[in-house]
Formats: sequence, structure tokens, C-alpha cells
Amino acid sequence: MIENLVIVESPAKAKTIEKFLGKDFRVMSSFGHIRDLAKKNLGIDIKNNFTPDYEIPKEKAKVVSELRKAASDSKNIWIASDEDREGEAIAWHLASVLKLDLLTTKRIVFHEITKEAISNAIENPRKVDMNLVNSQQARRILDRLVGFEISPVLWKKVQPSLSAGRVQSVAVRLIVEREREIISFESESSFRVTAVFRISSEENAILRAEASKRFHDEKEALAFLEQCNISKYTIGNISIKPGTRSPAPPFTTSTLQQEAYRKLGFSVAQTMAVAQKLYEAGKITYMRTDSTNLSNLALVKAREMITSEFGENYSKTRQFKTKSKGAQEAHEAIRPAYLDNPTTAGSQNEKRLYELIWKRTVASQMADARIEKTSISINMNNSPVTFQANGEVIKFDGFLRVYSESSDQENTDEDRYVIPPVTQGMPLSYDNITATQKYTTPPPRYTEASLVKKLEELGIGRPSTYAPTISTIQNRGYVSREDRPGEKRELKIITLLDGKFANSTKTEVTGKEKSKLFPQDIGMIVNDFLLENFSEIVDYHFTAEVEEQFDEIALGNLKWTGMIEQFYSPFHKTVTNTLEKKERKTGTRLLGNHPETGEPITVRMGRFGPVAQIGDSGNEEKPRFASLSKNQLLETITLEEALNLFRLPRSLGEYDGGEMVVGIGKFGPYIRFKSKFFSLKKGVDDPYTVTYDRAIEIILEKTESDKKKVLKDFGDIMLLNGRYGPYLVKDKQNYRLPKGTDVEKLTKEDCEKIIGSSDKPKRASK
DNA sequence: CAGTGAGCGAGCTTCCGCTTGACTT
Repeated sequence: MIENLVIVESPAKAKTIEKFLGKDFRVMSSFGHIRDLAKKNLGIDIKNNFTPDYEIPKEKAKVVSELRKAASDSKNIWIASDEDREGEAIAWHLASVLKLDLLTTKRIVFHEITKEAISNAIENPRKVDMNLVNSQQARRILDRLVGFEISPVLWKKVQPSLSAGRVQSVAVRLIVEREREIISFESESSFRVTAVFRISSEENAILRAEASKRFHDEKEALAFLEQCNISKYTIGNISIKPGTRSPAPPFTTSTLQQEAYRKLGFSVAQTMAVAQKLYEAGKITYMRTDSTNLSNLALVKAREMITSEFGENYSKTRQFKTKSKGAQEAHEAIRPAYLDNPTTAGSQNEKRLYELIWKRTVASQMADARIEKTSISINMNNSPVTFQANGEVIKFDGFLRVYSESSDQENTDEDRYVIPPVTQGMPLSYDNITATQKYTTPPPRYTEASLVKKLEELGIGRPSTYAPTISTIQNRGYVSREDRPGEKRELKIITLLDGKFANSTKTEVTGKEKSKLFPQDIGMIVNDFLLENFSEIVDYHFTAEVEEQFDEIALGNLKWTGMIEQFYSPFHKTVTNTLEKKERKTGTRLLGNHPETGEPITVRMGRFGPVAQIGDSGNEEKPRFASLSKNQLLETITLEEALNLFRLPRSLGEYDGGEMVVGIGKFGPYIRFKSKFFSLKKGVDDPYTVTYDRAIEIILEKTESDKKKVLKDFGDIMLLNGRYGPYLVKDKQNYRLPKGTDVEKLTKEDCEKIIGSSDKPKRASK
């Protein structure tokens, strides 16, 4: 029997701590929460003062029984769940489930996993803090009430299987509102004038500068250039200002997700999966944290390492204050477990993420960079407009030697360069001056990472939920992560060179998007429905306001049942009222009338997605339907675009005893021929104009390439050559060949055996 | 893979936050 049992949340943490504590201690993990509100029904007895009905989820039964057994074998039990609201609740649930006395149960906490911190914690146990536990219960119950009362309203009034919640609904709202800003954005253009000046005294010295004013149109720009042509230029004010730049704080979950996206192109989920691997291998500290705090040990190590590697002047020990709203700081910042290792073994992605974490951590403990900003104005003798030249010189690189944070904005400015030495009053002449048309751009769409950043700023969601929330809103179909090719746009350019004016154009691509979050019709409809009926819940401040009350509960100033009651009674009234009085919401829009028949053309959310409709259902003539294509929104589709949808599917005529029909399906334009599908070539063929002859060509091409794909044809079973090598197909199910199968000698009987022995689980249909 | 848009009704869906595997591709 081991006398002491310590229970922590994470198994990786358990392993580390066990090493520190020695053989008198057994350390086990609860794997997070072990109890939750009942899965079925509401799990809350509202009439009985919101009494929660807790149960142990199926997947936790094993952990709990092991903990029970260990607990009954131990003399002392130490509950070392995290030091935050959720951790305290875990401690309380553990105590209840393990039948421990709350008055004597030893609750311990540590913020960093070092021998000192742990021994210190063991020597200073406290009791479970019931106020903190109650604030967690209030949080849990509020979220359940909101989610489980509003979601069914959506099933009735919008569509089945939808969901709403305190966090996800605000995330969707952000994306929908941003899209509407983009839709209503009107781009304006102006002309920006840049110049290259020569300093007469020095052969090769040039000065790049930009005019202090932008010009509305081409005419104004040209008029200004004409003035420029005959102007005399002199150097005006010169200002040289020293400045510093400081490193960013060490990573939290949110900032790690942002930087991994910007620098490595990782999705939020991918970042977390890779970080989890590094954590389990003991290479980094815990990856779900809102704290920028580093342990003292890490600070000392960093100082040593930086001093020996870069010199003492590069070291500056810093402790960062966590500024994110609602931070609970149960963990350290994300940092390498051993700062001595700038790199690590593992997969390519593990290496890259580790190095990013290492650089960020080390840079955070390095000296400021010192820079010198030079700003020079150049005066004209015939215009009040001035030209400004800005330059920047790094005098001491400091932390920049290791790492600098990326920004969400694209870099449009020219490379920084060193400004030549000039003095006030010095005459200049222009080498060339260019007026370039510039368009204003709408606010950017959210990426997964920038959405996490925004949610964190609003104090909505927690490090452990950012990635799952983003998955949820995509799984529900509210938003989707997509690329868009963008459109070409011509920019006018006027150049002044040697007293001559020249016009030219340059094309730029606008609206190109990569991995951005786009709202879908159903997301916009649900969002509008929630805003109309549950504006309080989707208010950007709702979480912050309830958090204040949770804090009061945690301090013992407020009773959790009272707080929930205050929230629930008006909320529930709204729910009932909405169910009784509000109409179904379908997002219907009348686009106009059919140019020939005069029938109304509408679009709305149908049973199978967004649909356009010609005619009413009440009339003798049956209405006709056509699905909207991808990238079209109910909100923005035009009458013309809707009418276009009805031009497909269209018949191209007979060929070889079958009809060829062109249409657009889920996966793009296709030709259906003898109940087989042939995709049109992207960027080459257009379903509206594709010809009879071209269709035959496409069909023959595909048939030819399919022949190569079939290695053996046994009738109902086929052996095909796929991306990953040969595989079997029967009844539209694919089967893998066992390793070492001799494809040449494979008979039909062999194939049946393989298929029979494969225990393919039934795939859940979406 | 690529269609579907009549209506009824049974039975299901759903939240947020802690933790990892257990899955398939």
C-alpha cells in the first residue's frame, strides 16, 4: 500500500510529478472533469432551486473506478487539480465521488511543476473552496440552460439539429457581421504619389518619399504632377528619433494559435494537436493556458542561456502581466520544458512548432531592440504639399536577433532602407515621380486564429474551447473555411520622368482569400433569429457581465441559485414567447418577377439547403426549384443569377444511345451520361456553353483514364488502382488489401475472403 | 459523390469546459 495518493488533471503532469515526489506518493490523473450534468434532458431540476443532476459519463467510468480503488487503498489523499474555477469543481466532484470528507480533504495547488513548488504545495494544503465551486456550478448551469433551451427553439423555427450557445453564437455573429460590412463596403480609389529624389551633391544617393496628400482622381493627380515637374525641391524638417521595440510576451494558447497560423499556416486544431504531442513528450509546458507567466526556474535558465549564447547585454529578465479578460492563470505560459534545446526531434510540424515556442520564449527574456527613426520632409516651392521620407535603422537588434511577431495585416510598404545623410535646405531634384491608383479595402474576413484573438479580447471562451468552438460552428454549417481566387483589377499609373508624362496600368488581384471564415446562409439566418429574439445572449458583453457575477459568487458575495434565478425567469419567458408567437424563419427574399411569365422569383432556405423558386405553390402551375450554387448567398443573389440557375440541367442531345445532360452538382459542373458522371474541367469548360462535341471528348477522356484504373474486374468486385495503391471495391465500399498481397495472383475468391474478414464499421452517414 | 423542394410523425438533435485516446482516412 502506498500511503499518499495525489490526483491531478492531466496524465502527463501525473508522470512528471511522480518523479518529484518519490516512492511514498502515488500520482493519478482524473483526465479532466469526472462528472457532468446528465446527458439526457436538461439535467437541472429547475423547480427545485436549480438542483443539478450530475452523472459520471460512460467514458469516465473506468477512470473513476480506478480512482475509487486507489482512494480506498490510501491513507492521505491530495487533490491537486488546477487552481481555477473548473479545477476547484473537479476537486469537489472528486471528493463527492470518492466519498471524501470535505473538511479534511487536502486540496493543494501549484502553478509550476518544479520540485520546490510541489513540496511547498504538499506542506500547505487547504480545503475545497465551496464559493469557487459554486461559481463553476453557476457557469455550467447557465451554459446548459442557454444551450438546451434555445437550441430546441431553433429546431422548431429554423431547422433541426441546429445549436446555439453563449460562446458559439457570438462567434458566428462576429463572422456574419464582418461579412455584411464587406458586402456593404464601397471601395473608393485615390491616387498616391511617390517620388524618388536625387541629391545633387552625391552621385548615387536617392531619397524615396511619398506626397503628404492623396488625390481624388486622375485629373487632380496629373495636375499635381505637372506642378511637380516645374517645382524646386529643398529638404525641410529632419527629425531623428530614437525608439525601442520590445518583445511580445511568451505564448498563451490564443497567441500560439495566431502565430502558428501566421508563420506556419497551421489551423487552430492542428496547432493544438501538435502542441499536445510536444507536451506529452515532455518537451513543452501545458498548451492550454491563458497566462504569460514564466516560472522562476525558467527565468533563471533563460538568463543563463541568453548570456552565454548572445552576451549579457542581450539579456533582460521580464515577467509579463496577463492582460486578457477573464484569465484564470492556472498554468504557466507555453514554453519549452528545457530552454537549452533550441530544436527538438520529431515530425516536421513538431519541430517547427517547438522552434517557434522556443524563439518566442527566449526573445521574451531578451533586451529591447533600439532603433532610430528618421523622418524628412521635402518642400516644394509651388505647392503646400510636401513629400515625406521615412527611414529606420536598427542600432541594436536585441530580441529581434531571435524572433519578431508577425502581424495580421499584409505588409504593403516597401522594404525599409537607410536614408542618406542630408541637411536642411539642401536642394534636390526629382528622378521620377509616380501617381498610382489605390483602392480602399474592406475589413478583412476572420481567419480561425484571428477569430480566436477576437473572442479572447471579448473574454468569451477558454483556452480549452477555442479549437472545439471553431469546429462546432463549421460542423453546424454556420460558417465555412474557404479560399477565393479574387478578381483582377486595373490600376492607373501616371509616371513623370525627365519632364515627360506617361500613362500605364498595372493589374492587381483583389478579394483573394485563403483559409478565411465565410458565413453560410443557415448561419446568417440563425444569427438574425437570435438577434431578434435573444439579443441579450448574443450581446458581445453578455459573457463579461455574467463573469462579473460568477466572480461575486466566488467571493461569497452572491448566492449562485439566486443569480441563476435572476437570469432564468426572464430568459425562460422569452423562450416560451418565441415558441408561441414567432414565425418560422426561412430567410425568404423576393427577387422580382420572371421577365416572361411574370411569376415571382424567390429564394429561401429549403429542406436541402438554399433554393431559388419560380412561382407560388398555391397556383395550378407547380413551382420550379433550383439549388443555389456554392458561393452564392440568399442575401446577395440577384434576379439574374437566380434565373441562371434554372438554365441547368440542360440536355446536349443523344450520343451512342444515351442522353448527355449538363448540370452543376455538389462537386461542380458535370455531364451525366448513361447514369455516369463526368466532371467538366475547371477553368476550361463552362456548363452553360459547353458543346455537344466537347462533351463527347470529355466522356471519352474519362473512360480512357478509368480503364487504366481497373486492374481486375470480377463483376460485383473490382480491383482498382487508387492514390494509395491497389484496393478493392464492392457495393461502393472500399477495402484495403492486407500487406504483402500479391496483386497479380489475386482471384475472386481471395477478394471475397479479404472483404469478408475486414470488419468495416458502418460509416455514420452525414 | 453529383437527386431531392407532398405531408405526417416517431425519435433524434443541443450547451461549455476539463482531459485524452479511439476512431478513420
